[in-house]
Amino acid sequence: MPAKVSTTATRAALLAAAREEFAAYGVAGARVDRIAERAGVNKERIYGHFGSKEKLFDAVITEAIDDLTAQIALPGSDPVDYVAKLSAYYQAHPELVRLLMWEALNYRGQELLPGQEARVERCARKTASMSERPTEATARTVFLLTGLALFPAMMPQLARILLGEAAGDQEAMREHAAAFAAAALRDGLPGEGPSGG
Amino acid sequence: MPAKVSTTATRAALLAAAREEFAAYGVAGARVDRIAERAGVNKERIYGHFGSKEKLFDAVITEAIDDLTAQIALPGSDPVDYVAKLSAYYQAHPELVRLLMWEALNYRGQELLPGQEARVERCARKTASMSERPTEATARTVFLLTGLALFPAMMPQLARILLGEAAGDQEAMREHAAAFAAAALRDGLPGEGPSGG
DNA sequence: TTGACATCCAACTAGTTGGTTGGTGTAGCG
DNA sequence: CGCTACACCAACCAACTAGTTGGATGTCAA
Repeated sequence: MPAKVSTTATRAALLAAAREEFAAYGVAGARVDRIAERAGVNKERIYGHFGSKEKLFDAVITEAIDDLTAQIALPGSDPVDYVAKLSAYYQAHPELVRLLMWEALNYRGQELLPGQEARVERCARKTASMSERPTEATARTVFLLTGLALFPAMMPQLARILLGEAAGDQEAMREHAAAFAAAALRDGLPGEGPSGG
Repeated sequence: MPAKVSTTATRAALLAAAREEFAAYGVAGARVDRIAERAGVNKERIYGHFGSKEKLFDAVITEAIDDLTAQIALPGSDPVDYVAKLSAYYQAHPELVRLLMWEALNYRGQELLPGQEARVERCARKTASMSERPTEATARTVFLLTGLALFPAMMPQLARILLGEAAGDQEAMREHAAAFAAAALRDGLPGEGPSGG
């Protein structure tokens, strides 16, 4: 240990607390005091480690997305499995869904966060593996498949309206999403096969 | 007209300004001063008319959703057309998408807004018209179709990552979503036909 | 015109918020 | 052992926020 008590532990505690707080309240709604308290750390440490509330948010979402991409690969040869796995991941990590939404709401039209460019390349490579000739249509399909997995987790209140009590059965929703994807891809990717539009 | 200068006009201006403000910054990020200024009205009027910032938000989103449901019916006999029309509507009204997202983020697990129950009934009726025997599976399909239309508008930054420059072509995305829906429903609704899951 | 009433607003306030600062305690090092 | 460097924190602050108030203004009824 150098001349510090527990730098990395403090940082990690801050990140974990911030993830909860940001997921719950968003950037504007999050309170730095609350984050510090939850982490059992002084507020000033946030600024020492991250600089500002918004930079802390960037760190949080970057970490969360990295956690996801480390565990879920983009659709390779089995797009339906991709939808199923991704749905399950989002169901298991609702905070990530909320973080993604808040990020989408915040960075409108602006550039991506640094480090997302690396993700872009990884995506491109993976999308390529799904089809021999990776077309724009293939990428769009991947995008929609992701939506199939994400959407139920994003809009629970709409699910409630449309499904009523059945909205609670998230596993059924996941299976339905996978079945929907399977049906759509039955005769090949839209835009590629003879059925394409 | 009673002894008022322009009650309805003030109220409408407030609602319009609030819609922009809330769409842009969310409930926590929105500033009541900014709303009042944008409406060309005094801040106090917000409290006179609506009571609080959050109630104003409720009024805004209720109005926005009513605008939508007045123009777009749930899928009747033509689900693909539903996806196409809904996609177009969201593209034309990006503020509504953002409002829906912020609402989803705010009311987590809580009850729906008053007035949404009426919408529930309307939904149930419409869903029924899509299938002779409205099942839970049908409702889930309607939900996913809505997601197909909404998702591209919700996650432009993800589209950017997956599609690159092509993300800008929203009309192509809409067509692709409709084609995807058509492919999925080609042999009947998932959960109903022989292909069901 | 006058009274009654509702709309409207400038100025104010009480409470929070993100961010800072001055100082303490500990670990390495000569 | 004293010195330096860094992690750490209680207390603080300037700026800003949602919400309020007291009075000016305009409209209707008589």
